[in-house]
Amino acid sequence: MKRALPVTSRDIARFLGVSQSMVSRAFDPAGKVSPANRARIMEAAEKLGYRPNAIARSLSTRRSGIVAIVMGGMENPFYSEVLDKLAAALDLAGFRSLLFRAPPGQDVDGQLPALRQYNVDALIVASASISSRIAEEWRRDSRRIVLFNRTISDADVPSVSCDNFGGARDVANMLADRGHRRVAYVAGPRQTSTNREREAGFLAGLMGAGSSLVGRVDTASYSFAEGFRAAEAAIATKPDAIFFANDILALGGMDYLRGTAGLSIPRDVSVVGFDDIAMAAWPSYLLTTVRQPLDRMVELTIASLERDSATKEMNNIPIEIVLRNTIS
Amino acid sequence: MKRALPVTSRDIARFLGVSQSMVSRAFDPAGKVSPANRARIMEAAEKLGYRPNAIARSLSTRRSGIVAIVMGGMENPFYSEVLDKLAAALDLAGFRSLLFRAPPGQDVDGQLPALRQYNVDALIVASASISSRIAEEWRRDSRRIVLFNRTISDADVPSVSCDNFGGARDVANMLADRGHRRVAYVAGPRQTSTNREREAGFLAGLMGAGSSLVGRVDTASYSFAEGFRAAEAAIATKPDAIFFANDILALGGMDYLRGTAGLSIPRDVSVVGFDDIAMAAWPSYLLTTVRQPLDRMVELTIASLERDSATKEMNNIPIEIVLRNTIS
DNA sequence: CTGAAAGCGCTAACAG
DNA sequence: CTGTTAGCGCTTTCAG
Repeated sequence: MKRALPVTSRDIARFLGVSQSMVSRAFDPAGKVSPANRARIMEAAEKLGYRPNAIARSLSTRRSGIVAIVMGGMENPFYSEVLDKLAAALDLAGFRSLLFRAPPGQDVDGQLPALRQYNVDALIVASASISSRIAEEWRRDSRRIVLFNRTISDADVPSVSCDNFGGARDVANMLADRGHRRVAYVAGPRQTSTNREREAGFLAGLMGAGSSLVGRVDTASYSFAEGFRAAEAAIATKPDAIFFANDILALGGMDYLRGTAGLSIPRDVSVVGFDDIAMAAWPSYLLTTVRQPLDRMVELTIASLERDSATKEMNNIPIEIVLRNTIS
Repeated sequence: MKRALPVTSRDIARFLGVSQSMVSRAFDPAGKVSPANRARIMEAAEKLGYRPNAIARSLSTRRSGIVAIVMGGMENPFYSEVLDKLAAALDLAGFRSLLFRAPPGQDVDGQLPALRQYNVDALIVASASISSRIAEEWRRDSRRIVLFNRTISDADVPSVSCDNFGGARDVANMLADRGHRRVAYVAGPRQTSTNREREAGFLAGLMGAGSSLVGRVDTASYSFAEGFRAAEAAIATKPDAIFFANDILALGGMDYLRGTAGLSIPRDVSVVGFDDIAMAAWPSYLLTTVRQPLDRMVELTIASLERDSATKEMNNIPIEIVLRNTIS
């Protein structure tokens, strides 16, 4: 089996009797080439099946057109959606996406050197943490980076995230408005910034509304199974409402409460989640939750990569509560 | 902001007073370098923060260490799982994964030229079709390719897929054994090979068992909403069991049947799915389904990329029926 | 075992 | 506008 050598810019230059660099320019939209020549070149390229080699280009320009997405916790459906939408948007913006799985609950510092080898143009870190030192270093390298739904306190790293604090506080207020006085919180993994912010916001809201937190239970991961497990501990505190740090936990919790505990939602207890993943709207759940404006977040993420924009207003994107059937 | 120029092999060569090519060899496990020198080189590399540039290497070796995953229909949770596991396995095997989203229900032929530009070592096509002409051409280029859960009839392209036909046939038999005589089938999108095979197997099983297909309804995509919609048409044919082409359709169907139609499963009607996605095991559904041995399939896929192995026995990986609560 | 030299395919000054 | 000339950083003969 002979390996067909790929056709190069030199091949088509020779074919046309022009210089190789002219061929190169012809493929640069801003390149100085006479229209006539450009046309001939394009035609020849088409005929001979020539495509500029991205690797070679990358070697000389030090840019690759590749964006790395670092992401952990893909067992959380929210992040499947994120990945799908990010990839779609990057595609539209003319980038390729290189996918890196982050070790769950660990930082991605160890992965970064590997990324550098690929001249990756930008880095999107979603659902994974990164040390501020590394993030800054990456930036200083004048490569783009944006944290998706994560924030770093002590560094000036662009990040896109919604108003987790405000959303959770709104939940507390809504619960209070509807007469819930005894509420429990099922927390996400401690090290995640989403959990910290949501918990803080929820507590703040409770405080302001004069409600009390009767129970708080920790989980090891944002997963259905953990939500299921946590619900048992949470219900033991006799709450009239349980706020779960995210939807997948809430869904697992609902199945414990209704199935195993034989409770009725929202008659016996109300439940609220966070994210508004697809399953939250399934008729079996109809979970009341806080919607993250994913499309907008993705849009901002891409925008932030394209121009190295002001970072501050990208955080605290307003969220909205979606009222469905799990709250009385 | 000064851009820290990356340290190159030449830098470390100069630093040590050896030749650049020796440094290069030192990083080739099979390279001829005295142990002493290799040690010095590694140490210096460590100290100066040197990492071989993958792009440059790729330019000269024509291999990149990158595997492209082409995949459509990520709204089907099954494929989120597939992606997650494939990425994990590739990572372990020392590959990076470049993610391409395929236009839903369309072939990926148009994308391939773009992939070539990146010297991608191999291509995994999952949940997307590819013309046999293109697939063969890619192979002739001596790049690896494997179709995941898709088969191509007229070409000799390696593919890994489970026994969709046999699995569906088993479902038909099981249904018959349990006394179901009137069964309906909710099909997946027509152009998918998974649907064709499952439907054919199911029909074959029905035929053999002397049951009859009382209804058949088409869907436009493997999605919850389509399953929900299709269930209405399916139940109108008064079946005592409905077989859905995959789990996400079945889940949507269950919600229509129980919620909207007020039926009890499996008392009024049995339902069976295919894939065994995570949600099928959720207490709210406990769907009886056909499990695809995902881990094994992923394993075979990676193996097929590594050695250009025999292709034939990779198809028809045996499946297994998971009995849960949706069948009487 | 080690070094010199020739590329891989493309971009980017720099002259004409 | 066009051609010439250097590289980008690494791998790979080919001599020593």
